[in-house]
Amino acid sequence: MELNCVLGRGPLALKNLKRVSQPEESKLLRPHFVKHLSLHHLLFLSLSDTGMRLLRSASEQSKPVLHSLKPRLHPALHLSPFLRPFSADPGPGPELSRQPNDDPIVAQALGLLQAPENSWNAAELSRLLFPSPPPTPAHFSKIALGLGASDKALKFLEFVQSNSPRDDAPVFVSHTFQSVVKLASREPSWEKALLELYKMSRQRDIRLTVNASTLLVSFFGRAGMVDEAVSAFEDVDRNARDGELYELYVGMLFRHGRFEGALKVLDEMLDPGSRFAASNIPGKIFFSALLRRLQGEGGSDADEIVGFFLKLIELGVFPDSVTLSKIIKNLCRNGEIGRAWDLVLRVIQSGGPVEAAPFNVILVELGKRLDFKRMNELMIKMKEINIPPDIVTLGILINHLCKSRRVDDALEVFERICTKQEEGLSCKPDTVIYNCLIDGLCKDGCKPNVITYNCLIDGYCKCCEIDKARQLFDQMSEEGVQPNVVTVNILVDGMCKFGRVGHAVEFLKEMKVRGLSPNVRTYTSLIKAFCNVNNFEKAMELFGEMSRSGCSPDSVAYYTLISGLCNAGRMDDASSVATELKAAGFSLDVVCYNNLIGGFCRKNKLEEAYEMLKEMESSGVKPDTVTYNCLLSYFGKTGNLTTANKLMRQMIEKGLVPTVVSYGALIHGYCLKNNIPPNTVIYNILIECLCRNDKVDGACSLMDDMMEKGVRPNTTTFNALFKGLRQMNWLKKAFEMMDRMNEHACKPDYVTMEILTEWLSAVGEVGKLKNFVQGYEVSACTA
DNA sequence: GTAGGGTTAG
Repeated sequence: MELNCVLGRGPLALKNLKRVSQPEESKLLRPHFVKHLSLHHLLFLSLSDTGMRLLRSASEQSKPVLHSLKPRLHPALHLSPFLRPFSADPGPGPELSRQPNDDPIVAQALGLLQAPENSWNAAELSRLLFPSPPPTPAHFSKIALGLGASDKALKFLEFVQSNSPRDDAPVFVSHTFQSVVKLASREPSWEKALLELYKMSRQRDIRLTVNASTLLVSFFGRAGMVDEAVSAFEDVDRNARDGELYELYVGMLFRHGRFEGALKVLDEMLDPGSRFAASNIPGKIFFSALLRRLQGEGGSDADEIVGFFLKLIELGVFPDSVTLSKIIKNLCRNGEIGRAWDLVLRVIQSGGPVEAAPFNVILVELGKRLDFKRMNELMIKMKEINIPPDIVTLGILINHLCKSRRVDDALEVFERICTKQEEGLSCKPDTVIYNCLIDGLCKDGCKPNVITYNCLIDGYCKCCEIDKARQLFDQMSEEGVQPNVVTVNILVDGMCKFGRVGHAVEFLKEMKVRGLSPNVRTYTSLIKAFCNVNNFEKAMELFGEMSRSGCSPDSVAYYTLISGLCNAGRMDDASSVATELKAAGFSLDVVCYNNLIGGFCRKNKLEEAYEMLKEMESSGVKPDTVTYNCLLSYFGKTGNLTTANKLMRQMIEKGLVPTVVSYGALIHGYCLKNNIPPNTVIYNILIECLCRNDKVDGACSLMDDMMEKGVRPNTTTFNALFKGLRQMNWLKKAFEMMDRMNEHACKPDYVTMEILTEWLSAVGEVGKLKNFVQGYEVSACTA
């Protein structure tokens, strides 16, 4: 389950967290929950004491999980000891300090080899290195590498070559040599050293390992010793060559313009006998090398590159959409639109996969050249060859229509996207499209005013793009549109909700200097934010400041403070603010009363809760379901079933409909009274009944509830839910439940399959069903 | 005429 279910999202998270009791904390600490912490949660958690306590103990309990979160954590948490990197004592080389050698043979050998080279204990070394059965070749490369310097490793190589029994010698020598090369490549005069080592390997008939060859190809390539690189590549048996070697080698050949050589490698890789022939590896290697060359690495000669490209296509090796787009973009950048267009056509003609992306690149280029005629032709062509436009294609179209003052046509395209969306088809208008349209409409003669900007800024805030909102704020001033207090409020509130209370306060200060004074709404946003971070001193202070600065609090301002205090359990403060509220001539509404009653109940102050209830009724505010639920929860939790039942009857008599929460409270009570922990069967009964009465929403939240309480759902639970969801046709929720079922390794039975098969095939979602079933095959294997 | 703040119960 997601942490969201427990904590709520964003600002709500902290509010809920404040209520978390000690035993519940431990539940939250399970790595599972920590894994789901979003940046948002982390920010909010790190703002309060409870949050920091949670995070700190989480970091002690679930090291690996938090390790992966490291870059996102609050700075204070970086001090946590286990987050420190491996000790950085200066070892023999980076390889070793990263990967301490705990292999006894390697350690002992290195111990023996520490003696000066002329006094190595040859007998003991031989006993260690050449027993029967012998150590692995990898031991030899590790030992040589552990020596830290190429000259030392070379002496060791000589030792191995002259002492190793005849049969094993070549392999051991090769692996030792590989490490000598590696060490030499890190030393200052590597060019000369590697060349000499390579010559030596040929003289002494040392066969190159793939790793040695890869290193040599890479470094010779870097030093411009192309012929040596070619020969180091060819020294390795073709069946032993791996993807990495090919990739480096091909890249090197292209960089040095060796197209002939590259073609030879291509033939080799595509040979039916090669293990790469049927894979996408040759395509990946060659296209990315071509692309790098096209991007100017080693100078670019489009003819030869395009020629090679066409050759690949002829052979049935195709680039993926992203690579093709990049290639097209590069050709366009060099003014070769015609060539780019031909290339796309050739891929299509040869049966390669082509999506909208490469077309979009060409469309953008044509647009830059104002070549609308060819843009049109291209779009017609796309339709002809059945390539559906994606959101980007439509964005380009709308943008150009707007720019050519054809805003009405642009709006028509927009309409079409929206209605297609309703028909359940692919794409939905995105920010870019809205931006283009807004821009078009603005330039169409109606200038944006402060309200237009406010709407946009608010929009950005509401989707958490505070930085964009701030940019727009700066932009409006530049365009000569003066922000007003509403603009300030939108931004202050946006920053607060994003957890940047400090920024909000700072921003407000700046605005005061500019002559924009805060009003009740500004203060209310800030008060709420401070309540959310448990800073009630500041919240109260702001409340006072507001009155003193001549802007008197309204009822919402009072409600905000009261709700914050209630959630924090500060009921005395909450009560006195409520008294002030009444003194100021306002009255409490039902939500506010519920806040207070709930707060008193959580603090076990039943008398005060009843006082509130009495006051509420006498002032003509009718208790609602939530009011009753607050009380029911209290009696449920304290096991007072008689009163709970009485209350339940009363609420029904008053015409109120009990909810999942009400029943939950009663069940809580029954279980407590009889010492029965709630179990799967009880939940199943309830879930099934709720679904049968079309209260599927309630059933789903009961499911959340059981997960929260650590009661495992079983197949019956899911079956009941799927039945309910099918009745409502809530596909998305059903997919969610299918995932959950998978996660819980809860096996579907014939009932599950019957419901899902019938439903999902009716709505054309057989793919999801297939995935669902596959999930079980996989988990069955791993289990 | 169009924009901004508090929503409670398990």
